Amino acid sequence: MLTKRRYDSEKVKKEIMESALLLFSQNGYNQTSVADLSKASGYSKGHIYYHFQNKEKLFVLLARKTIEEWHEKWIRKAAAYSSATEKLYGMARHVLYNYQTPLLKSGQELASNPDSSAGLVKELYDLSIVPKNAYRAVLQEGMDNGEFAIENMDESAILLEAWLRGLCQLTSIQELSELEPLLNEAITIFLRSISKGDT
Amino acid sequence: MLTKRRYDSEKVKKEIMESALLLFSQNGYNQTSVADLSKASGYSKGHIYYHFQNKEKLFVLLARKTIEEWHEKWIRKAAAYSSATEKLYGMARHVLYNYQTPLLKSGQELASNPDSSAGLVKELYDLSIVPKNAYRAVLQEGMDNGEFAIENMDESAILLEAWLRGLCQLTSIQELSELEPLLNEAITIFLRSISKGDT
DNA sequence: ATTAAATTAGAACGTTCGTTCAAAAGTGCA
DNA sequence: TGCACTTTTGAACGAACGTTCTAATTTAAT
Repeated sequence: MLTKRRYDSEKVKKEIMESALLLFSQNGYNQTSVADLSKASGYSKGHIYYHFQNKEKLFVLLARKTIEEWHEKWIRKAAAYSSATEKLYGMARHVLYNYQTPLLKSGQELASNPDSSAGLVKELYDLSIVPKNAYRAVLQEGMDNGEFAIENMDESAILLEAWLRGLCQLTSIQELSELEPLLNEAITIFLRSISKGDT
Repeated sequence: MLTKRRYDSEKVKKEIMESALLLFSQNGYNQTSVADLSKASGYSKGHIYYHFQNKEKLFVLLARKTIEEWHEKWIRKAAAYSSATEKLYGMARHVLYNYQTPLLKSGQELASNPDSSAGLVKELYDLSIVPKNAYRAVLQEGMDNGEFAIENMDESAILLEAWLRGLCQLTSIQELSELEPLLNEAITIFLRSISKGDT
């Protein structure tokens, strides 16, 4: 039994967050005004400030939530794969369909603003670490397994991350699913460079 | 003998363009105000509008100029390499040091603005085509040479472009030169997938 | 020296933005 | 019903933005 709520404030808050996530993802941080957030959610501008300290805090909240959910979902999903090799393919798909690349690109936009506080920049930077660590964990597992032979773990993780990110940012692609074969091909090529038995 | 110029308007125009290029590259389109351009160039806001129609036109002018110079420079440089394989390594370096990734990321920012005119979007899109075509030309040359065996040319060009772009956008890197070994490694891995004799 | 054109500056305009505020409306309990 | 509290609104603010305008200054030719 939930504690009885007199108002459905939490529900409203979630509604605002959902429509805000959509707008930020589609149009970026700077190109999404609080008035836009108001119109899209159906609540007044003032009301948005009742629930959130300001636009920046709302964005960071959404970004963190997105990354955390992405990561948790991945942890759950990863258990189903029986090899590190399979995990890499699965990770690529997971990035494609869950990572919200456009939202996090907006984060870079914010972080690169000279007026942004150091704390904000740090917070956004921490978020960008999450996927790299996830890649590295899979690579490490493959090393421990004996599936992979990786000389420079850092380098490999970065190469992998950059490739997937670059692919997810392609402007010429309309449907995410069009990207899937490209991601698969990238993983296949990348795997060839770290598979045991390679020089 | 040049035609005698009564005013050095052209020189001033170039000064403004140079400092504008710097600012747009560092801070992005939206986060660079005309006031900033004025301050950095040392000329008044009004004067900027004497030389350029508006902020958007100035930006597009700079973006086109940047890409065109990048391409011309590459064409000249490419002649010096004797194989398509070497050309790929050279191209990676050329992208790294001449492509002005941050500036063209700003272009995406502009293009994704819902208020941007169709003409503007088209113009910016055309710019994004340039590097892909350059990659493809090298891949094609390698095919004609017999150096490469590529099944899907489009796919390969996209994979290559995405990887290089992703690497050039890494936020964790301070000095461009730190990226060079990563780019080289990426090319090496990529080459292995298209070298003749591979499956 | 006068004049017309080119160049430059800086104030001003109309918008839009993020944010604040005072008040209204809704809600559940006494 | 009355009351204290939460929720919601919408007007208003000051700052910043891109742009325009007027006027001052400089230049080169008469």
